[in-house]
Amino acid sequence: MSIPAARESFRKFLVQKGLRATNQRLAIFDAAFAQPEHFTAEQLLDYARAIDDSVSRATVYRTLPIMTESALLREVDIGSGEKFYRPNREGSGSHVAQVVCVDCDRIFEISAPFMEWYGSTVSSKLNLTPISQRLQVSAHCNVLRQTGTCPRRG
Amino acid sequence: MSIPAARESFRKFLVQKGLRATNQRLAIFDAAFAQPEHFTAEQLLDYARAIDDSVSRATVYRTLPIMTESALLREVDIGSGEKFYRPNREGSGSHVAQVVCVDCDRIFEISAPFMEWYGSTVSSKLNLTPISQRLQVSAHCNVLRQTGTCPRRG
DNA sequence: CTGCCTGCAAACTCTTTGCACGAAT
DNA sequence: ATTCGTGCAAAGAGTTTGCAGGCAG
Repeated sequence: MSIPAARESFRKFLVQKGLRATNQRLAIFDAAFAQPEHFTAEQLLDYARAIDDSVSRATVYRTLPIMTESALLREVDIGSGEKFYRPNREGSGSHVAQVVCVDCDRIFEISAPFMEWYGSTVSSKLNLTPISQRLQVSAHCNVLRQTGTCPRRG
Repeated sequence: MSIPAARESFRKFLVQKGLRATNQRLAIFDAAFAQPEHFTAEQLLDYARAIDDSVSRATVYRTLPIMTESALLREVDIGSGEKFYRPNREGSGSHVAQVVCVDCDRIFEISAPFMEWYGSTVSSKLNLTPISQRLQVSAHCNVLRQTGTCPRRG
């Protein structure tokens, strides 16, 4: 999905929810969709302020759940105190695992199709209906161990 | 593993690491292993104080990572602000998924053996060596939806 | 004895919230 | 005009840390 198209989706989502398409919300959206990698709320604040310097931290935190609910943004919690986010340019993204390299702190994503099947196992064993699934892998960098330097670290 | 045996394992772990087996650490350990369910750091503080009222919050927070490292305790992060812990009475516990019911806030655990196999996929695709894997499922209670009451909620 | 461990309380990080002003519809 | 959204700053939750004194080895 192109950025202007995604932006239009977001605007429609806001209207449909009875919310207003303010400059700040759109600036935050644009900032989020300009990111190639995962980012934190604080980073998003910086990026958004570069577009519209009236954006405040509070509005970023108030807009993040809206974007997440619209499914245009995905929340990635790696259990590190702060949450990460990334634009969801493809489809649902619900069958993706996060792989966190503890050496370079980078977050990779890799498909994990069996997670879909796993949901039915949960349903039948516990009588629960799955809403979302998160598979998260912590890992060491092989290159770092072999050569002493992580290629992704400075 | 019986509680006294687990306690002895913990004591040995401390000695081996050059750490001291203080009354507080052992009280915290005993409190943790007396729990049938997941618990938070704050709850553990209460439980430990019932055993030894000199235990402080700081020591609980300082002891939790030690117990986690010893693999006698497992950390369960469901992305809710606070972390949960549970005694690891069985084996490694690395191939277990957490299922969190958003209706009753209960945490279930269910085996997910394919996670072991998944590690090798990660290795080959990203050149990373997996350290740990966590699969977490959020779910709704079917009984609540059908009958209007969650059997596990008051 | 020696130095790790402890309790206390303050600090810290990330996130949320109350309030009065401002802007979208 | 109305009403929702905003920035600011303070509050909040959970966790970490500096320090002076205490206890295990």
